Order: sequence, then C-alpha cells, then structure tokens
Amino acid sequence: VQGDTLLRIGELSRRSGASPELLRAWERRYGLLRPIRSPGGIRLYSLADLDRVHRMRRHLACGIAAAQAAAAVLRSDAGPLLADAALDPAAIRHELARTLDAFDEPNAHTVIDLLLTAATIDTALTQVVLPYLHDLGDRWARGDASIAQEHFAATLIRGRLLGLARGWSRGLGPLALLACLPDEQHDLGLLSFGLLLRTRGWRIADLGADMPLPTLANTIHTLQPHLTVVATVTPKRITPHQAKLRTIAERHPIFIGGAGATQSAAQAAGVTALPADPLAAAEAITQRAGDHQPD
Amino acid sequence: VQGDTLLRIGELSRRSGASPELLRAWERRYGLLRPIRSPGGIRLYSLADLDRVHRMRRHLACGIAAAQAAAAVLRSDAGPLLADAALDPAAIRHELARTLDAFDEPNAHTVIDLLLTAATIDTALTQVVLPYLHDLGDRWARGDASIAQEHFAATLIRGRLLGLARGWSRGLGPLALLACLPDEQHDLGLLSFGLLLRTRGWRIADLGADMPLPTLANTIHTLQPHLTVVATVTPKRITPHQAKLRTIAERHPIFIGGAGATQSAAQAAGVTALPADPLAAAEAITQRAGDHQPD
Amino acid sequence: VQGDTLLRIGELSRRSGASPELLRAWERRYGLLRPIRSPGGIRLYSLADLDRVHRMRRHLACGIAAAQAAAAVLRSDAGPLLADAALDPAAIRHELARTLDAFDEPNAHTVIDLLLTAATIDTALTQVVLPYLHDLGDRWARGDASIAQEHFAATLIRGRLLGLARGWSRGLGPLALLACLPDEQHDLGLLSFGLLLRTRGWRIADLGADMPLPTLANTIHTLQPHLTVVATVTPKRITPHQAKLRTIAERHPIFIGGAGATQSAAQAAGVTALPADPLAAAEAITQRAGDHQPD
DNA sequence: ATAGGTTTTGTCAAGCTTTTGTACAT
DNA sequence: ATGTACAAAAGCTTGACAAAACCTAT
Repeated sequence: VQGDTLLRIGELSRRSGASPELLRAWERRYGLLRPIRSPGGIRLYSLADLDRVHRMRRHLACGIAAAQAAAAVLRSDAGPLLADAALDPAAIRHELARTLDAFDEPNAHTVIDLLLTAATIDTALTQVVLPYLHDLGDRWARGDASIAQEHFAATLIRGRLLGLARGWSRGLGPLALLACLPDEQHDLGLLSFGLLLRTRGWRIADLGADMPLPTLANTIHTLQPHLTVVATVTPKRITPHQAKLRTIAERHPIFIGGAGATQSAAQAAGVTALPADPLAAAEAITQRAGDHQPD
Repeated sequence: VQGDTLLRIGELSRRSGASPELLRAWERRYGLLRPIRSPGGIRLYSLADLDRVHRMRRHLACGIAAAQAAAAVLRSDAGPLLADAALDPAAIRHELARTLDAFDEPNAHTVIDLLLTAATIDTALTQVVLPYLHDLGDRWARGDASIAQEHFAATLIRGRLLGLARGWSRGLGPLALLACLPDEQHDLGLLSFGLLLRTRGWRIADLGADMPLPTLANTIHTLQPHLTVVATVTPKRITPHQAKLRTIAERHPIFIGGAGATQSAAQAAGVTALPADPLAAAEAITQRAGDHQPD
Repeated sequence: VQGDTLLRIGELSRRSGASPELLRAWERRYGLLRPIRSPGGIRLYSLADLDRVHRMRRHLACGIAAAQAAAAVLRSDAGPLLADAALDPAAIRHELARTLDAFDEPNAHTVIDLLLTAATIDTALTQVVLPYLHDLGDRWARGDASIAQEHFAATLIRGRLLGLARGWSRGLGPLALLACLPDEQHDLGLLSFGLLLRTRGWRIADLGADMPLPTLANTIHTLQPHLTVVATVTPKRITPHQAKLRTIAERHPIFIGGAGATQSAAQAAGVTALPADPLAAAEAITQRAGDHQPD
C-alpha cells in the first residue's frame, strides 16, 4: 500500500508466488534480494524487492535460466524503481483510476498531490486528468464503470480543479469568459481548459454547465471579456442555437471548443472552432491574443 | 420553552432521564451543572442546564466515560460563543453577495477566507453560505439574479466546499453515503450537509447530483455505509421512485433531506424524513446513530 | 462525537475492533499509541489514536507484520489535522512547525498539501508559510532552533514554492524581474512575493539570492521586463550599492521590498520602496501597472 | 524438503486500583 | 439537601504462554 512498508518472507511469498525456501535460495545463490533484518533476525523486504522477484519470475517464465535471470534483474536494477515509476504519467493515471474506482478518497488525493508536485498543471491535465476522464467515459459507455464511480470521480476531480482555479480572475491579463452550451452538463473539460489559459496569463470567468445564450449575452455585456469560449461535447447542441450564436458573434469574438466543436458546425453558427486538443486550443487563443495586443 | 424557566431537580430529572442523585453527583464530581438556589436552598436549573444534561447523556451513549463526557460538554459550552463573538454573519453574507453578484472572484475568495478563519464550519455554513444560496435562489425566481450569476456563485462556492471536504472519507466514525435523487441537480445543500456530518465525526462518501437508484443500491452494497442520505429540493422527484426507494430501505437505513423531503412523501416511499434545517438534520442523524450503537 | 473527546480503552476497543489487551500490547511493544492518563492512571485516547488503530488494522489486513505495520503507521502520522476538520491557519502553522522541526519530511509535505487544497495561495503564504518562516528566524536568533532545522525547513519549503512557480514566466501578462541584492541570501520571501504577483497576472523571472548589480543590469537589458523588484532583509545591503541602483533606476523602474526596504534607504538610492507586507506590496505594484496600462 | 530452535504476536490470568451509579444515614 | 458508603464495572501491571511464522543447517 505505502511506499515504505516492509514485508516478512511469508507475505513476500504470497504476493510474489515464490515459496519462502525459494526466495531464501535466490538470496543465497544469486544475491537477488538484500533484505534488512529485524533485531531478532527476521528478513524484512521492501516493495522494490517484490518488484525484483516479479521480474525474476517473468524472466524464468520466458525460459531464461535462474542464474542468468537473476543477473539480468540485478543489472536492470536502476535503484529506487518504484519511486521513479510514480513519475510516469501512465503509472499515475493508472493509480488514479485504481483509487477512484475503489471510492478510496484519501489515496486518490494523495495521488493527485503527488501529480501536482511532480508535474506542471499543463502536464497534469493533458497527460493524466483529461485522459483519465476520457477513459472513464469510455468505460462507462461500455458498462465497465458505474455512474456512481463516474460521479464520485468527477466530484473529487472537480474539487481539485476548482482549488487550482482559485483566484483565476485576478490580475492583469485579458479576460476570457467560459460557458457550456445549453443542455451541456460536462463542465470538467471547460474547467481544465480554463486552467490551461490561466497558466498562459489569462483572467478567467467561468459560468459552468448549461448556460442559456441570452444570459450569456448579458454577461458578455456586463463583464466585457476579451473573448468568450463556449464548449460542447457533441455538435448536436450547436444547431438549435446557430442564429443566437451568430448574433452574439457579430459583436464579440466567440470560440467553440470541446469534442463537439466541428469545423462545419462552427462555421454554420458564425463562430471560430478550436482544436480538439485543449493544449493546442489554449496555445492558439493565446497566440492570437498576443498578436492583436503585442507586448 | 421560555428562556428564563427554572426547573427543580425532580422536573430536570423527569425531562432528562437522569436520577436526581445522579444529577447531584455530576454537579459535585464534574461541575457539570451550576444551579442557582432558592432562598430555602432548593436547586433551580435553567434550560441550558437541561441541554447540558442531554449532551452529557448523548456522550455517554456513545461510550465516552463520565469524566471525559462532562469535560467535553463544558468545553463545547464556552467554545462557540467566544470564537464567533467577533463575527457578524449578516455582514459577511452581505459582502459575499456583493462580490459574487459582481463576478468579483478574488474578493469573494477573500470574504470566504475571512469567514473560515473567523467562524467554525457549522457557523459558516448555516449562518452565511446556506442562507446566501437560499436567498440567491429566491432572487433568481423573482428575476433579480441571472442564471450566469447563479452559476458563477455556485461554482465558486462548490470549489471551496470541496476543498473543505478533502479527506472526509478518512479514518474515524461511521460511513454516510450521500446522493441526490435522479434528476436532482442541486448538490450544494447535500455537500454542505456532508460537511456538517463530518464535523460530527462521520466519514462521508458523496455521489453528487442526479444518481440513478439502481447504481445507488449497488454502491450501498459495495461500500456498506452505516446509512444513506438522499436529497431533493422538491417532493416531485420522490414519487416516481417510491417503489425502488422502499426496496432499498427494507435492507438499509435511508434518510431523505432537503427542501423536498416532506413527511408524507418520505412515508410513502418508506424512508425517514430529515428536518429541513441541515444543522438539525445532522444532529438528528448523529443522535440516532449514538442511540443505536451503545455499549 | 466531537474532535476533542477522550476515549477509555474499552470504548477504543469497541470502536476499533482490537481487544484492550492487544491495544496495550501495541502500546508497550511498538509505541503505537501514547494515551494521556487520568489522575488515577486510566488511559485516555484521542480520536487520532483511533485513526492510528484503524490504519494499523488495515496494514495487518494487507499481510504486513505487526511491528512493520506499526512503524508504517507512525511514519505516516500527519498529526491531528487529518482527523479533525480543523482548517484554522494557526493550527496548520503549528503542525507545519512540528513536522519540520522533527525533520519529518513526508508529513510536512502532507501538511502543505492540505494547506494548498484548503486555502488560496494568498492565504497560504501570508497566513502560514511566511509567518512560520519569520517565527523560525526568531527562534534561531534566540537559539531555540538549530541551523540544521532551519536549512531543512527552508529547503523543503523552497521546493514546494518552486513547484507552485512552475511556468510562471509563461503567458500574456507584464514581466516582473526579481532578485535579491548582493550578499542577501534570503530568497524565500522574494519567491513568495513572486507567487503573489503571479496570481495577479504577472509573468515572473526570478534571479534568486545574491545577485551582482552589473549582471542584473544586463539581464534587464536582455529581458526587457516591465519592472524589477530587488529584495533585502536589512537596509545595510542597500547603502553600498546606492550609486549603481540609481544608475539603473534612471532608465528602468526599480522597486525594493523586504524587511530592509526602508523609505529613507530607498529614496537615497533613487528607487521606490514597497510596503513591508508582501500582499500589500503585490497589490501596490499591480495597481500601478493597471493604471499605466489600463485594460 | 525436513528438523530443531528462535522470534513474533495475540491472548489470558492474578492481584490490585480507579471510576461511577446508587443507596443510606444525617 | 448533603455527605458518606458501597459495590459493580472497567482498568492497570506484571508475567506467562502457545500458535504461527521464521531461522539455520542438514
């Protein structure tokens, strides 16, 4: 569970599938493991040792002889493996999925803490959080994840993203107004996009899910943002509002993002489509703003 | 229920369920009560004293030993008064409304920071945040607030509440599972209620808005919570699901809260209605859990 | 079920599922629990103790041997913070001091994680981190803290602040160049100040401690920042460089901040003094920039 | 793989003390 | 009403024990 727990030989055997006698033999013959000892002489193994045994068995399963397998394991033993493995985005994403699927809130927070200290917000969002959410959606569609798991995960992640968002309307940069199209409930992608914009110096005002367009128009008038981004996961939400969108877009720059932001649908509504990739979208908008109002 | 009613020891005993001898012992040993005396020496107790005895008995029912229970009662006696003395809830609520109405995110955060530093979570929620949200809903119904303002405020507050919620499934007491009924999108009341439960020692798992009942049933089976609370702002959401709710409630305690939790609707669905006031609801549930799980 | 109730061993046993004998054995053998005692010698446990027992049992259920499980529990002991829902800045500061003084790096990280999710960066820095550093300096001056503790704490905090600073030179806002005066080694205050500026939309370039003024002048020429802030904790570092500072300030706005930034010293060097309070300083600079370059 | 010895760990018992609700005499 | 007494319940310490898990060596 933890990174620094110690296992006795019985537990190592249970977790690795190798008998205690065999583990002792591998230690004596090949120096595969170097457990520390308790005051009474009991062997105590680290999780790195467990990993070594796993690799050893994998080699054996491939037909490598024991002596050579052990040598290979020790050779490829680049020190604190598990600690480094934690920095691999795929591993973190996997760990995030595991904890959230199990409704294990404290450890999910720990994983996110680790992620946020190890990575930039850009990396955390594009390499871990957004791919995870995307994957979760797929699993839900396939019936491999329950709505409960999906809501639980979304709530926890929303909390962390809103934590990062704190104060994002403050400061000197241009203001971007964000909102989901009417009937669109998926706000996490837009929230993430807002964070990517924020790290690029924008000020953000986020109206969240399901925003009626007349109200949006009023808010544009009140806040006078530099530009507005509306989001949708399906082009279907655009068509019913083409006319209204076009009216607003005539007096104010409107961008549309999310999986539903197809070129054709955007063009029909007289607004500008953003790339599907949120990082590319953030860069594109920032680039554009920099051009219009250079330094 | 006057503020200045005085009880003699027999009446206090009858109302509190503790024998006169015991009440005197608690006074002598722990200083739990400080009754004034009649000219003839008869003890005269206030209603605050009755409340102390009730709290004492609740602690005892939870398994706390008498000396420690009395200490806890006395400690929580002086606590909130001193802590919150400097704080005017109405002023803070007004300030919160002003900043949020103006989409002034940084200063809204500052107000909330101030509130959280100056008040307990209980006070912050029941005196400021929940009244503000309620008032915002009223203003929206009257057309005095736009959906944009409402979404903006809800998102910001949700972020702060989720920040406070961090780690709330960890460690101690019994586990409470929370969810909104199907089609119910208002999750902030439930979230606040979860925080109130948390400060009373519960562990929380929150499934958020719009949770299908079959999935809820599965999650109950998986997590084995001590009880489940579903929320709705209107009784209309209960009727279509009466049968399913009843089925679940037969094998697991289900409570229903929120503005829509009328007695009649709850009874029809075979579940227990909670008081409309979230603080009272949290107290009621905690009370009940303490009663059911004595020695 | 308050956060400060005390349990006798029987109740702890009932709530945790471990027998009283076993609890005493764990205390004696591994020091897992440190209950206070009643005047008569009865063990009184806190809810944090209950949490420890729960974690102990969870480890045991995973197959970890008792001695190692206890060691793991004690190692990951983040104090009473996680058990209570206490987000009082003073409590967090105290917990930060406790963990850092004990060179308890993992738990210090946990405390900081908690702080960053519960509070805004502004609050975290001004209410917790900076007061803690100031207090640490005082204690060191009085001989109550060792240089080792001071270095350890500074290094850990610097790492976290740098983590928050990631990407802070990116984006659209005006660029602020930060540097400590020659011989000035205290860079954490400046780093914090940079973060406060960042949340107000600035881009930041930080040159860190002990920066020779000719190099600073060159960097100003290269980066063309919007303004430059130099920091010092004592006015003594200003006097030797008055002339050079004045020369630079003739062609570029220079501000001076930190405890050493007295009005008189600043005036003598022809630069602008900032308020001693970093939050006020950040606001002042941002205000000024907004005036000069509106919208 | 087995044998024989050691360490670890949960449990129990004996004898004594503290805590606490109730009872009784003044 | 007060104060003392009392007995049951719950705790404390010391010491010991046995099953399970481990060790080494053959």
